[in-house]
Order: sequence, then structure tokens, then C-alpha cells
Amino acid sequence: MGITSHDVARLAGVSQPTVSRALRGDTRVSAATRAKVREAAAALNYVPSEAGRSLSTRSTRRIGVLVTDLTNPFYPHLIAPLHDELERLDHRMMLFTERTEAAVAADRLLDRSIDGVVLATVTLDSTLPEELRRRELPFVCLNREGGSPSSDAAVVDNRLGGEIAARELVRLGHRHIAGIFGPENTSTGRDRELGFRMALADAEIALRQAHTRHGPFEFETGAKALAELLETTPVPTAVFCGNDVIALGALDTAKRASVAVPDELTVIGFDDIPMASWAAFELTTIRHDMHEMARAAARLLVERISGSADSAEPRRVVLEPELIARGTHAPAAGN
Amino acid sequence: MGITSHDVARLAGVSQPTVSRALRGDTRVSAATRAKVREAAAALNYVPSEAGRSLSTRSTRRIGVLVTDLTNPFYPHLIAPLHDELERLDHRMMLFTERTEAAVAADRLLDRSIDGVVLATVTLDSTLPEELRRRELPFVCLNREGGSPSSDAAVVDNRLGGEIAARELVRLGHRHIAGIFGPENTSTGRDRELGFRMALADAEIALRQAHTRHGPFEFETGAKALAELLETTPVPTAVFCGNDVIALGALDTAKRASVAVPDELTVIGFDDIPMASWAAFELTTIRHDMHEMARAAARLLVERISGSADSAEPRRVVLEPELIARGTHAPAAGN
DNA sequence: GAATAATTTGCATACGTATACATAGGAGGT
DNA sequence: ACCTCCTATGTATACGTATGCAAATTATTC
Repeated sequence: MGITSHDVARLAGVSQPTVSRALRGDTRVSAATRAKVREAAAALNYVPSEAGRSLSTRSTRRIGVLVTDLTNPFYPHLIAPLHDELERLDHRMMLFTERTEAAVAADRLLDRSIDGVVLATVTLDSTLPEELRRRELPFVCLNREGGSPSSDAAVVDNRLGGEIAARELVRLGHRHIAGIFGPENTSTGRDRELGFRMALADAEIALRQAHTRHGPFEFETGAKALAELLETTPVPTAVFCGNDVIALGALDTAKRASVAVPDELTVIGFDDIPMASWAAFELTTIRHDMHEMARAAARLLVERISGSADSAEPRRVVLEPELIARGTHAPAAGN
Repeated sequence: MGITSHDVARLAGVSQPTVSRALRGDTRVSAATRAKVREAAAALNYVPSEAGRSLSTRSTRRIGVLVTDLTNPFYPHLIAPLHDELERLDHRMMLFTERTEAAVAADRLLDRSIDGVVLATVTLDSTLPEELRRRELPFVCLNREGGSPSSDAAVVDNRLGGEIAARELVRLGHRHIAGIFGPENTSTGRDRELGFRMALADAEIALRQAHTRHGPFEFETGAKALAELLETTPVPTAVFCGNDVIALGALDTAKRASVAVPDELTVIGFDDIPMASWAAFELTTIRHDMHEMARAAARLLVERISGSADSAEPRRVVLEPELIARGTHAPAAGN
């Protein structure tokens, strides 16, 4: 079992290298031979061995994708277009949903079974980027970025997104504003918070310590944080969430606590995942083009691998966010 | 660039085969040499080439996973535990979210770059299972099953699940019952419908043609189908959905149409995905252990590959479903 | 102390493909 | 008719690891 190019060669009456050349469209092989080889290959159901090819070419056309948690509703919307774009560029996707880090995880990436890596959930304090750089394995950051120094990345202008959210809340007359931000060790968490804070400061509105929460980009973060925020005085009339998933958690708590949204509480998310537009939520949020971001990451990486990247310098694709007004925002009560 | 076992051998002052043996814990190598080799390997940051190893051992410890659509909220809950169990069994996951079928898709599976396949979205009329069987590539069906003849599979007793849903509706006194089923060319769609119909028939309750809809296991299916069902007379007082995602779509339409759930309309889903328990939905549904199902599939496949499967006969793991009563079901109005 | 057994290591090679280089054959020019 | 040049193909080998078998070393036994 296992047809090789030698078998095809024997049947076609040519040498093995000729088979290799014929099947990959090498122009130096005559049309007649090419036809003969094609026919023999088809007759034998020949499929070239990927391992043999990899060993010889030192390239696998395989990309590793690192995500911490697939069940987070956000990531599939990144993974799916990423997969499709990689496929379009004739690459396959290997999925790693690692919880372990650096050294441990690195070994499975460094066995030359992949040509490059997409880091979709890298943290600012992760040593993985420098480890990959040291081992000269090409990689690109998607959605989040690592710490210094910068690398190829496809991201959103998160700071601007935070500012947009803040300005909208200010415009609506909110004065008691809360934030349920993402983790401080992620670029998305940090930058969205930063932009939000700066825009509030510009409007001379305070974001109290008591109205600030941080946590993973998960449903439970929003659910738990809003429950706590509802216990503070004054109760905030608006809350900006680090992403939609957190916002959905907040909405969950609001519903359970019978807090009317948006009449009593304005909620703004970030990302505009499809769920945000469901009737059950009608979440006002900051949209960006997640699909394009994923596709851009795929292209950056493949170009880097193939050496067709214009320069050795890191290249960044930065997408513009915009406000999507739905049903969870309203003017502050009493305005 | 690219440290090989030869480099390690040179540094340790032994032959390349000895390096191979030492690092893989072959007992025939002395403790002293093993230590020497380990040290040299560590000093050079040696990581064995996966391609070289695959070529030699004819095994990749890589598993292909086929899913049509990752953005469907159901699948990540299958993929995540599947990944983790495969990882536990020392295998890696290659993800294929193919839309193409059979011949085209098959080639990327047949280049010996994977040792086996998990089919998570196989249809009853797919020729892929027989193609894989013919090419002797081990595979297992997860959640759904293919047509004849049966293969290794980890599935739910969908027929029983359908029956449980039907009996509950009957118990609640519903007489005008509708069904938004999944695709008829999937085992899950077919069996859930079958069990549901049979239990209704036992109770001598008709399921009218006009109250029956089919479609992909997607949000839009439920949304669109319920909109249509609300136009029928008599309007159904209860609807059983092929899975939770369809049910969420139905709830979406109900909300937009101001149909009170559960007072005016009972909705029952299938799967019990985490979202079902969110306050926005509180979906009554048929639960089964998705994580265990995924893990079982991983084990079946790896055992099949390693040849440790007890027999050549197909092996099936069938999980029991149960009713999870939440907030979307109630007695029929007027009972 | 010699013969034998057991242990440890090296040698040769297989795995399947791609490619640098050599070569054979044919076309074209004068 | 001879030389040149190009095209098409074959030969030899590299890629990195694992393994059957032989060889060398050490331990064991009588």
C-alpha cells in the first residue's frame, strides 16, 4: 500500500524525476511524456507524499494557528476566514489551542512541521514571539499584538475604538461611566482602555476606580463584573465593555437583575460579532472588519514565508473601527 | 540553520542512530551515553524533524478534522475537547473547513500527511466515507454519521432525544405542534425528526405538513422558519427545533414578532450548548455530553490507527440525551 | 582462563521527493 | 557534413530520521 512516484515512473516507462517534473508542470518535460505520466498517475491513484516533499523542499505549506480558547464565540469568526484565506494561498491550517506557553508549546512548533505561525491570542508578556524570532520561524500577530519589538501584525486601531465609545457616551450625557475591560496584558485590552480613558479625560469626566473592572474576554467576566458594578454608588448609567462577549455577559446580569437596557443602563461592546445583532441583544458596539483582519494576517504571513514581503521591516495592517448604533445605548436618565 | 541529529551526534561523539535511540528512550543505550546525548541535544536546541520522522516511521501523529462551518456556534464545543483529547493522546489537529467534497477534498487527506480523519459534518449521501475506506485511511464519524455501511462513530441517541422532546410537548397538552428540523441528509436531522414523529404518532397527535420545516443547522433556518410558521393556521403553540442554534433563531423571530415565549409559544432545542442557559434565552433543550462525545471520537480513532481497536468491526459510542427544563416551555394555552 | 552470553554501538540503508548536473538526441546554421 | 545549441531525460544525491543487522565491548559462566 502506498503508491510512490517510482511506481508511476515504472508504469509510464520513465524515470522517477521525470514523474516529479511532469506532475508539477515543469516546462522542460515534453507534452507527450507529460500526458503519459499524468495517465499513469491517474491510473494508480497516485498522490505525492507530503513528507517526502517536505523533506526535500524544506517547506510544508502548513501554518500553525495558536488560540487559547476556541469556545469563546469571538475566535471562530477569526479562524474561519483565516482558514479560507490560507487555503486560497495553498496552505493548510494546524490548530493549536494551547494553554501551555513558550518552551513547552514551542517544541511542537519548531519541529519544522509548519512554515509559520499565526498568534491569535498572544499576550504582551509572552516570551513566545521572541522565542519564534530567535528560532527564525516566521509569525504574524492577529487581533492582538505582543510586546516589543513589533512584528508583522493585523490589528484594529483599538485606541481609536475606545475613543469612539467614550465620545458616544459623553455625547449621550452620561456622567457615571464604568468600564469592564479586557486583560491588561493584552494589546486589545490595554489599547481599548487607554483610548477610552483618554477621551473621557478630554471631556473631563472621571472614570472612578470603583467603576473599573478587568478580566478575560469572556462571558463570565461581564456577568460577574456588572453584578459588582451594580452594587456601587453611584450606580453607573453606562458601561463600556472590552469586547462583545464581555458585553453579552453584562447584558445577562442586567436581565437577571431586572436592570432595563438601555433605559437604566447603556452597554457598548467591541467587535460586532454576528450575535451582537440578534434580537435578544441588539448590542450597540464598535465594529471592525474581522474577516479582512484575518485575511490580512494570512497574506502577511505567507508573503513573509515566501520571501516576497517588500522589506525585512515589520508590516502592520491596521483596521478602522466604527460605531454601530443598535439598541443598548440611550441618553443618560435625566438628560 | 536547522540542527539535525547528525549535529548532535558529532557534538556528543556518537553516531546518528545512537542519538535517535538515546532521545527516544531506547533501553539499549547506556545511561552514560544517554546523558551525553541529552546534554548535546539541549546545548544545540535540537528538535527532531517531523518530516524525517514521518518518512521513516510512516506515521505523522496528525489527525485531520473536517467541519463545514466553524462559525456555527455548535462546532467549537466539539472541536475544543476533540483537540484536547487528541493532544492528550499525543496527536495534532489539522483543521479542514471544506465546502468541496470527495475527490477534491480527498487529495489533501490522502497525501499521507495525516494518519486519520474525524468527520464532524458528514452527510448521509456523502461519498467521502467510502472513498476513505477504499484508500484505507482510518476515520471516525463524530456527532453525525454517514450512510451505509457503518463505521466507527461517536453519536447521540438522536431518535430517543426526539422522542423525549415530543413526550414533553404532549405532556404539556400541546396539540398544535411544529417542527423545524435539520437537513434530511444528516443522521442527526433525520433521527431527531424520526423519533419526534414516532412519539407524536404514539400519542395520536398529528404533525401537519404545514407545520414542518427543514434547513441547515443554522440560526437563519430557525429565524426564517418560525416567521413562516407564525403565518399558518392554526398557529402552533409549540415548536421543536433540530438543534439549539435553530432554536435561537426561532427565539429571535419570536422576539421580533412579539410572540411571548413560553406563554404563547413553547420552544425546545437540542444539544444544550452553553448559550442555551444564558438569561436572554433560558432555552429548554435536550442535553447530551458533547465533550464526552468528542473525546470518545478521538479515542476511537487513535485506537483504530494504532491497531489497538479490539476488533475490525465498527465500534459505536452512543450517548444518552436528557431533557433540560428551562424557561421556554409551558403548558399549552387553555390547559 | 576460555568460551559464551549480554549489552552497547556503529554501519548501511530505507522512507519518497526534488534538483544539480550530465548526457543523449535532434534541430539549425553555414 | 560538421559543429553548435537547445531540449528532453536520466543519474546521482540530498533532505533527516529510524531500524535491521553486524561488530565490538563487557559481563558471565564453568
